[in-house]
Amino acid sequence: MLSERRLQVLRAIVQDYVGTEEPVGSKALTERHNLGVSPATVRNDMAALEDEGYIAQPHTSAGRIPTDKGYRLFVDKLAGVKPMTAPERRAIQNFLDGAVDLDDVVARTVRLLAQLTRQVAVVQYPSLTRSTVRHVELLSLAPARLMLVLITDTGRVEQRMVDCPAPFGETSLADLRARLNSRVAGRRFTDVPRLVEDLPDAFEAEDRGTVSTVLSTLLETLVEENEERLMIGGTANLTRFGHDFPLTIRPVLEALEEQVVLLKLLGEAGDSGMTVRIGHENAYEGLNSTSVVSVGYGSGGEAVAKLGVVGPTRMDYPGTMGAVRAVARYVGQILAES
Amino acid sequence: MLSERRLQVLRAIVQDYVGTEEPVGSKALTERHNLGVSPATVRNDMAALEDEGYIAQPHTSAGRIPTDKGYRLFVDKLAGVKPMTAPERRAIQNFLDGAVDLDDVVARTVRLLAQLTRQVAVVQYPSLTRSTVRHVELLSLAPARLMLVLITDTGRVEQRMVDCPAPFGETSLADLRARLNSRVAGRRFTDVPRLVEDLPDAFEAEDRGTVSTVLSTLLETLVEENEERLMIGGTANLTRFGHDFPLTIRPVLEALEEQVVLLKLLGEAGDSGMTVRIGHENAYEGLNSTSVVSVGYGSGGEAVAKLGVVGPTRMDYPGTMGAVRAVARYVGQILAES
DNA sequence: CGCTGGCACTCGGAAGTGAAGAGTGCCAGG
DNA sequence: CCTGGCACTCTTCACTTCCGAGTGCCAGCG
Repeated sequence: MLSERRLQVLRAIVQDYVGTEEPVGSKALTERHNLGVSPATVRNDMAALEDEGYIAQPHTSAGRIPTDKGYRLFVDKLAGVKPMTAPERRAIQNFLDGAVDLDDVVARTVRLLAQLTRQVAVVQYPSLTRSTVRHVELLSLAPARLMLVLITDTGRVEQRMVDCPAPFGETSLADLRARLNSRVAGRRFTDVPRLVEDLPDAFEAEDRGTVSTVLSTLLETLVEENEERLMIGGTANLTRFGHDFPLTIRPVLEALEEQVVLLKLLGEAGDSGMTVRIGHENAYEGLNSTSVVSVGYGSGGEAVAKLGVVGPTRMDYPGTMGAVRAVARYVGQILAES
Repeated sequence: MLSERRLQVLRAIVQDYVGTEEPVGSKALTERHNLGVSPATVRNDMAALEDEGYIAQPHTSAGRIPTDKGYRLFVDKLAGVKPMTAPERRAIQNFLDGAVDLDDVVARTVRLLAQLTRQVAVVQYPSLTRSTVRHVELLSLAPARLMLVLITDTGRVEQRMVDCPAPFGETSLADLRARLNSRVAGRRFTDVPRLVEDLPDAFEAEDRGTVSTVLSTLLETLVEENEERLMIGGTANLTRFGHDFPLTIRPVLEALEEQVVLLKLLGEAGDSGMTVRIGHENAYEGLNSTSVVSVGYGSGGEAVAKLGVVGPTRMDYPGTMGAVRAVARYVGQILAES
């Protein structure tokens, strides 16, 4: 177990390194933080911290920089979450309040997060899995062609074309529309398959084919849309990454373009509370020198999606976590209102 | 006027520089292209080209690199558009054919363009301005709350909430829905305002407020959505930009995040045919060292939106133009089918 | 036993040097 | 008008040197 002072030294190293981006030496440490001991003592502590794997030196005769393990300890034990100031909170709320629709909410959230944290922001669209159906609409576009529109409680709208095996009359259409809505409106997406199972039985033989087609399209939509969408922003912040650009930045940009990777990344994060994945804790190799701070957000008590930021492992964790948490909270409120 | 050979020299310089990314000297030129003259002669030609502003040298005793003006001449006079090979065309078609909805079409197009050109791809969603209305749907969510859904011929769907000033009965709703559709279905968005102008007159006094509200929401949607959306991809290709990263890449990433900038960029490009904007020809300062190749695409003969790529001025223009043109063509086809 | 000051040592980075090589401009001759 | 030759310019790279930050260790002190 590390002594209290050694933890303080580690904290100081992380803070200084995050601030200066340069390896920090024993002398500088004692000057900038009043630890009450001499550089020599700090050196001993540093040696111990290095033995334990919390810090490392890039080369002999350079200062120390925190390792992933060091950041982990810092995040878990040494640092809290820095709350947003009142003006900041007001600004967040104002900014988000102006949103006109779901796309806009997400877009604004991304911008906001990127600006607040000065890092890359990732916001997942509210998932359909945990959403409920607000309304299903069927429109007749041509005698044997329908459009299926699905509206969720989070304001998301999905549409699909349906080619019917046989012409489908307006009466049947109205009937189907009514029955469908009475069964699924207000229900969770996951319950829908069960709820519509026997629906074709209520129709005349000639219409059953079409009804089945419509239903299977509906179910497909649910499944497909579980491959959820997300929006990213603030990539320009990557340029502040480090000095050794091309090599670091490239895999990150590639990862950000692979929605699958990002979704997996967010998916792996814990369902409740904030998750911080540091460096090699990220499964995806390209993100081995980045940290991901993510948290679920939702309209009610329950999280419907996640958002977060991706930045260098050398990031201001307390500040970033504070911003992420605050934004998630306000987005949740906005969604609840709309 | 430049002699035929000098033009050839310019062409050779552009080609070599694009290939090697290094200033090209007189000797290398004569070796790699059989110009039939000696290096000394080429040097004279180069001096002339430099006087005219088509090429420049980074420092004395370095080779020459094309200037924006040089690229312009190259694009206008010296290079054609390199057509895609048959296998490439098949690949494009196959890739796009798998798309399930409009979002998917756009997403695939972006990926494809980025991959083909190895540059940053930008694809604008089909604009509402030139589209026609396929259907307008009204759903009653609560006694005094409606949802307005607008479906375009390009498959795009927009929805808006409408808070009614007074409760609105199902009969009136059906009436409004029918009247609205009979007037605007199949019509261009720009014609809609005129077509619905006198619609409230057809309703009872008590419903007129609601009808007006619905109509103004509809018109708002048309206007708002003219601030069109777009999707970008292939930003990882920016890392191949040059050696002097941070400074070059940063403003580009920033520009790409500013949809307004991009839309303006695409908007300024000519309406028909392919447009190439080279370096400083781009109004936006951050893109002064990039070229933008863009072209309109559309389901019919008419362009409904644009797509293109953003890359370093030192790009393979014939190849890029070929890819952009081919992709635009096939996307148009896909849209026409759906 | 832990802290401290001192000291020798290491090593990376900056600065300076010199040689090599690419490329140029110009000129005289074909 | 083209060509070969030549002197000149500058960048690049490898090499060396030097400086200083930072370390580890040790002996002494409270």
